[in-house]
Amino acid sequence: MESLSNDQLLEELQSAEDQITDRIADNMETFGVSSTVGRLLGIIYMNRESMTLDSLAEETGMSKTRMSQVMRQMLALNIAEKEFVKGSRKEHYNVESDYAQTFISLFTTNWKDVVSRNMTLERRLRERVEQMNNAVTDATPQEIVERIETLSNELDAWQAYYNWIDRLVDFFESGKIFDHVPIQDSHKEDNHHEK
Amino acid sequence: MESLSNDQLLEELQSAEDQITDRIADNMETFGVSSTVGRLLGIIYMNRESMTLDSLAEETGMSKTRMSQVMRQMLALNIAEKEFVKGSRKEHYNVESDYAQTFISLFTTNWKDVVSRNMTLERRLRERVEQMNNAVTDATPQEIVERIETLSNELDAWQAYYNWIDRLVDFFESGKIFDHVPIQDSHKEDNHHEK
DNA sequence: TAATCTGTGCAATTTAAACTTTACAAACTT
DNA sequence: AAGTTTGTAAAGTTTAAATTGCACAGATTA
Repeated sequence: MESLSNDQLLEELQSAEDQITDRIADNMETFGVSSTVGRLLGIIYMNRESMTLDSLAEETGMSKTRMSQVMRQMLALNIAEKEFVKGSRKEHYNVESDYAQTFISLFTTNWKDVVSRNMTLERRLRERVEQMNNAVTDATPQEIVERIETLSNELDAWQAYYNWIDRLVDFFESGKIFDHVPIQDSHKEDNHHEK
Repeated sequence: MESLSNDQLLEELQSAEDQITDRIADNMETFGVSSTVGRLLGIIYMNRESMTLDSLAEETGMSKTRMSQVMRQMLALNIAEKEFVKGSRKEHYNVESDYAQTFISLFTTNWKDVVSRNMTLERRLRERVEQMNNAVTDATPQEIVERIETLSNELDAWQAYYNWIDRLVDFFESGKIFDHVPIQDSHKEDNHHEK
């Protein structure tokens, strides 16, 4: 009982594709980035061809400046790249077409950043703890000595944690994660759930 | 050459502890939550004892209402819990003291949400694709048929991805991750880097 | 019952993030 | 050289998020 005209089909297609893009944009917020980052990712991805700032601006209805800002952010996040297109003066942007790879890029980029910031702080704090320890004498109140000790232990836990994250990032980046949580081909052998 | 008085030591301690709290708050933004969530986490954690809305408000200088809002969010994220304290009418909140466990809670809570939202959308879109396919006749332009096919493939990729995330969440939640990326005791055998 | 305490719904305000407009530099074209 | 095109810096505006103040409900105590 086919009831859809060609025009209706095209509309349906467009609507379905838009919904996918919207959802990609939405999900991206879980990574702590603006939904516009996700939206551009979705648009370029669904476009299946690299896009320029102008075409993105047109597609989103946003300003070119904003497109520029967002694409820069996406480059920094390693989820987009410039692509040279012969004969065109504009810059063309493309995105990783593998969902899981995009996940990994975002995950590792974000956490690498965190790890590096924290290692720096840890180092500085260790030095300060050492100085405090040097300042301790027999006359120093027990309470203070204990707090220094506690702080020092805290730094150990701190270090263990960020070291763990560091190795976790590597676990993802190296692809080892796929050995233990493989991507399953969704060529599901048609276990259709129609009753 | 100890040059610090007890008062100075106390100041140093406070300052160091504050910096740790600040950094915890900062890092929390990587999970896409407000930094105040991180700040409260840090404060309660460093306090090493459960805290009330009033003590949190005092510590942060923020309103009690906001404390209430944030704690509710933290409960939803599974990174804090109420703790009954005999003889006190107030509600006491505590946080997980294991960094890695907190990481896992946030990671899994966030992504479970995403997965569930997406599975719903995928199901709906599959139905629509099926309807589109039913509407296709010999007269339907090739271009449309191809786009439907592409969309259908897209849904397969989509499903494979969210299924992967689902298993990934489980990999973390079940603790299997620690079998492959163990937390290393930071009792580093003193490879002191003092030259 | 009245008085106090505690947490939170709700509207209002403040602050920060997202986004736009304008302007301009660099690269390219003619 | 003068004129385009392209991307982005800087400052301004808008929108959304974070935060507060007030008020009130439910629970507790007197």
